[in-house]
Amino acid sequence: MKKTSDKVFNMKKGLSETCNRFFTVLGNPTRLATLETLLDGPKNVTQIAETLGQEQSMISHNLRPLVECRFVYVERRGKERVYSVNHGTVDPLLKVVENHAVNYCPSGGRCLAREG
Amino acid sequence: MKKTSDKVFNMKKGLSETCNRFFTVLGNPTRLATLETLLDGPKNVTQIAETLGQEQSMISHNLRPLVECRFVYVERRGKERVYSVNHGTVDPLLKVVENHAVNYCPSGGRCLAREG
DNA sequence: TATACATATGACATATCCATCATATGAAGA
DNA sequence: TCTTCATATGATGGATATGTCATATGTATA
Repeated sequence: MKKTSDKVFNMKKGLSETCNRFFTVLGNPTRLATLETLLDGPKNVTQIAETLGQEQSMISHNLRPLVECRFVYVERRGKERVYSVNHGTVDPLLKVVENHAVNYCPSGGRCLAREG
Repeated sequence: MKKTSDKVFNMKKGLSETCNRFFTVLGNPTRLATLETLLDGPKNVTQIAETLGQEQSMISHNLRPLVECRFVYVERRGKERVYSVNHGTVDPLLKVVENHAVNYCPSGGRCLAREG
């Protein structure tokens, strides 16, 4: 299989790559749950893991792309690392999604199967 | 490996699922390129395929989730199917991404490798 | 320094995603 | 109906992503 990402689409290269990484990082249930947990307030890795009932290692793995793409910030505090949401991006982003869901995803968040 | 999507995260179920599907569909270079092509105006499948230099079958496959999630609309016109962007969602969405990229992705759309 | 706590990293198995090929459906005109 | 054009669908191999386990790094305190 050819790597599609190597192909030159008729799309501004930067925007294309940024969007793809942007959405790919967000398109994962663990990372989305992590994000929403952090919307309640800053937490360290252990607290996130406890809140979600997941392993610390898994949360740590998933935090990396979130931090790299600046969806969340990190701050060292002693031996802890406190993560917090980048509200400047995440808040308006979730607003767009929610608005879309209200208009187009009537059955409890599932996309419509049939076209109209 | 357990299916994480089956687990109950501490997240509103609907929002979690909607977001995941939403971003998963968008996190793909072919679908993003398709979306951007359609931003220039409505096109049928053949035109999209030609514009992107990709096979008709591939475009058709990738259009399906875009339509299902209502990122694009379809309209029958004779034997063609004309696809167009849902500007209500896509425009504000891309604005958020662009704004984020301007602030946090200095090196041509690539996310930063190091945390700050 | 030794220990404990907090977090990150590496390797690996597998589940998921995706482009491709072949084929089917559908619509319009001869 | 037969042919042609436009599009969709199904199957499949293979790349990618992801969770898990084991382990390493790092930080503070005794």
